[in-house]
Amino acid sequence: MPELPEVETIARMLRVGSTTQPPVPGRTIDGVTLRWPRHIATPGAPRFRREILGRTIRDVSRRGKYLVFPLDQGTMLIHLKMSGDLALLPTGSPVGPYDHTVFHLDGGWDLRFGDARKFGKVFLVDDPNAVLTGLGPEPLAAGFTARTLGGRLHGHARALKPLLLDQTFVAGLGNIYADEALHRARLHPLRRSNSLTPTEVQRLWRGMRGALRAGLRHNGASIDWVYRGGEYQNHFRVYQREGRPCPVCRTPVRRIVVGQRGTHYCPSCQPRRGH
DNA sequence: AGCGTCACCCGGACGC
DNA sequence: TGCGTCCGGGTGACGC
Repeated sequence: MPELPEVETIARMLRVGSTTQPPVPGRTIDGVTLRWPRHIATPGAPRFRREILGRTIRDVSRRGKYLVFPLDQGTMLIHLKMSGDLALLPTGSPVGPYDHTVFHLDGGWDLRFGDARKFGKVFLVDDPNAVLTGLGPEPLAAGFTARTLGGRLHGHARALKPLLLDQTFVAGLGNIYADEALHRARLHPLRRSNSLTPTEVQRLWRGMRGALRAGLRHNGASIDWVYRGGEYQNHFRVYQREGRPCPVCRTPVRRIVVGQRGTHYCPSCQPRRGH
């Protein structure tokens, strides 16, 4: 499930290109194939097709888990949800069964939005804030200090795990990085956000940023059969490691369900109460 | 306000 | 081998 590091990795790749693919910025959308029109969230598919044609992509960036494509007119945003992937391939390369939406770019390149689970969405809007409004702060931004985090934590009395997954609280963490951040911070996923001491706030801040940075360093995680080139899945400390030893203390990792979400933690390093 | 629940999807894992 | 069932995950809607 693409979270901040995975989405950022994709954005960087599309923005700067590589030895095998050109940068996307500067390219014009000459056509679009909509094999599953419900992929388009807004506007309706017919209008989307009409309005996207001829647009030039000016940049590729990321906000939270959204990919943001400023165009010469308007902005396209893509949310990959849990199984989405974006790839730039030469026109004519084999089309996968899940490539529901394909943008045909000038110069012989296709931007393919593959999405096996069909949860992803494409937005075309005049103002990106129409989609992004309400998102919490970027956890890796310079302005996101431990003090910022502490202030926000103490504004709620919620369990830490669902709070970290709440995109209005902080933007970009999903199930992987929330579990990894809490393990790094040595905090139980059910700890109440307003019960944290200043030291614990500091640990959580470091844990969140450390987990996200580690993910970025490894180009994100390739799991759930979507291989994106990343290999952070080989460095998980607790996520999807139920029963296997905690890398810190060797206690078997435990799995519980919190807010309908699989939640992985070390019962020894992350005690129910702070120590 | 916060929490639980459901809906949206479907490949893959699992049980028989 | 083949069929049925369940699961998971990000987010939004809804009810309490």
